[in-house]
Amino acid sequence: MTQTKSENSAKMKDVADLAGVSIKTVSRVLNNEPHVQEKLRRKVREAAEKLEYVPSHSARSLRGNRSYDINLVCHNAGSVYVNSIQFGGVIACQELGYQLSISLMEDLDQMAMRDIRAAFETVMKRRRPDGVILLAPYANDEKIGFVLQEMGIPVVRVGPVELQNKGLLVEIDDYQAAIEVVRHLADLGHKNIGFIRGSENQRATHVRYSGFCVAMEAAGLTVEDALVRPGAFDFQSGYEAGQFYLGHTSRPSAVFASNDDMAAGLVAAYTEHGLKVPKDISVVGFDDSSIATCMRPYLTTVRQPLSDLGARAVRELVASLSGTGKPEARRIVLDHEFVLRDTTAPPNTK
Amino acid sequence: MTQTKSENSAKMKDVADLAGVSIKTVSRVLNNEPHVQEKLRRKVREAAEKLEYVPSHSARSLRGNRSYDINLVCHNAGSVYVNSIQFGGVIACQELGYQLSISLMEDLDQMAMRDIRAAFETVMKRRRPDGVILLAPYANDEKIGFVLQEMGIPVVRVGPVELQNKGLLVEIDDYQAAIEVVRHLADLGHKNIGFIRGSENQRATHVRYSGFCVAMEAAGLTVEDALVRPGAFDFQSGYEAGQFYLGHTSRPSAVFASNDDMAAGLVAAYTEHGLKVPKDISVVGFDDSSIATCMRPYLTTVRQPLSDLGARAVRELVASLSGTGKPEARRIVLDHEFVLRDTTAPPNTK
DNA sequence: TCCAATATTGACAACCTTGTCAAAAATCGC
DNA sequence: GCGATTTTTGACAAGGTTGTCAATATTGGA
Repeated sequence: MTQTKSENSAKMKDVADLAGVSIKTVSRVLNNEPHVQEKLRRKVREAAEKLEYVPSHSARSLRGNRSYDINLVCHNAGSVYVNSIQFGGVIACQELGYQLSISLMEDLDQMAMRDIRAAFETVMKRRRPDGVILLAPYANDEKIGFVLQEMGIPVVRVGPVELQNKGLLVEIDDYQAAIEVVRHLADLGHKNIGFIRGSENQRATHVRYSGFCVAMEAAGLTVEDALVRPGAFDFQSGYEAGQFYLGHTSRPSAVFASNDDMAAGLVAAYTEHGLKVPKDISVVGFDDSSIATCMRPYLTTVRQPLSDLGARAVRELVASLSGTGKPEARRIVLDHEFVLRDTTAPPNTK
Repeated sequence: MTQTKSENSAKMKDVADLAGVSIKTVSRVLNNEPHVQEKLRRKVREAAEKLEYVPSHSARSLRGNRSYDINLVCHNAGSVYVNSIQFGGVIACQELGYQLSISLMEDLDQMAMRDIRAAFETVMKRRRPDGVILLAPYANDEKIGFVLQEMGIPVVRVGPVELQNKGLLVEIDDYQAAIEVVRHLADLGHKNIGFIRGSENQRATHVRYSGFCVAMEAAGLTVEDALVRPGAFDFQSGYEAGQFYLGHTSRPSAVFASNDDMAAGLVAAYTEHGLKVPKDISVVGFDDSSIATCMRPYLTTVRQPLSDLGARAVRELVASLSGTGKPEARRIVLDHEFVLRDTTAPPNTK
């Protein structure tokens, strides 16, 4: 009755024998293929259930030439941004019977075409993923897209991308979000608004900046180039931007940092200098990552549904796999949310 | 000369043909098996190189009954702790030709044996990993260990564990580290030292606490029960502990928070209350996670080499796989480091 | 120099699934 | 009711690798 060894899991053959059919029929039932009598279907299902049959992953992928793997390609695994997206991706994969693996690729965007190809071939060939998720800064890289296309691996990109109509894309409307941020600050009465850029190789930096500029103009304000500071999406660069503002003759009354870490760095610099946020400066971040509520005062920011982006990316990718083969171009935009907390206030009119 | 299609990657057969040997010989060379002439070895290697041969993962695992997968089982993917370990794990896997996958298991420690078994069977059977990395709070769970052992899946645990001599274990010496922290505070002249516990289901909480108690006694100090606060390894619980201390009649002059997030929360509570760290209170954290240098003042803490722990766990696990089959019990202790920064100072003697 | 022992090599099966194609059964039209 | 069509089913091969075992080449000893 019971199994003799917990080691030996049932094969298709065993299910077939128990159900009194051929293994091919079992295969058909388990893959929901047509052309099987309802009666046999039930029988097979019962047998499979009884034997706790689980298909062999390796046999399947060997024969079917699919790996049931989705590969997440990113530069800096370990960052909150990447991890949140990954989190959603893992969940979605788990649901769909896929597995999410992670490839760390170093400075791919600096490399020549042939080296990129080599890098991918090494990592991808071993266990060729059925699809790849490209995160910033690689999502926007043409060469990488080309190599992957050449290798015939379907791709979904996450985050803003220049290359429009280039397959699947999942993102939020960074442009619109930036506009909302500026509008909020302008509504509070701020005129002198600074901006901290993110990494220059990430498209989000440019999109948010152009939203910033457009909204400034719409509000009848001018963008002071001196108040636009470089950054790298990390605490340190926000801190440095803060120090710059503190030493600058005409300080901004508000700053839009293009992510939360930089906003936190900026606040740290001001606080350390004995100034108060939002009394002495209003600050808005971007992402609503954990630091936004682990700092004081709580950070006003834009919530980006990172894990949803990851989950959606996986789902769209997997859905596209069973499609006709032609990867249709699709752009999915998830909702962001302006989160008003405590780092913004009307300008200090002395 | 060049390949006709980038699609068709070379198989063992192709390498064998080019080298003028049988595929079995190719297999032997590529797996570093003995009994092949040096001359043929070279020939085969050259042929493989030329054809850019990469072994088929699925064929290998089908035949060899191995998946080349290491599964990381954790509760809360997304936490810095988990992500750092994972990061090291991914790197090590990449080097070794393995792949790291992640399983999110919810509240496994609350479940009955049979449900745990069911949970693992669902996730593990599909693509049975060659080994599993167990992180807190699951590393210390007997039931989980038993289920995995029953399934015949080798395990490596990361972090402090009660179950000694139960297979592979990679950790730092939490006990000793806690002692060093207390010694530092005692040396500064602190007498009234508080402690913030972490999650009660994590062994680290208890080990660090007992190190704390022992070192207190060794320094001739008494542990004031009222100053030992509960926590959950997150910012919020540290913040709450801070609020408690602030409202308490005899405030501690120093606090050892059992991780950085809680230390940061504590500092936030004090700062918000208009007090200064370390003037009004000395604080030490644990982990040296990113928040330690993203807060002001910089946090004195204990560096735990998380990504090294992850990498080492993978390496030991993989090494043990090719062993005799008997998983030997081994305990690997990596070095921690006391990191002196700016949140500790002699007590404020008014 | 020849036989025994050893080292090297290769043919073939096996791993478990799915695709192909043909056989068998059921259905339909007249 | 019978042949033609459609539906259902199964036998067999294939996918790329590694283990088994037999065949062959090499070495050593007498």
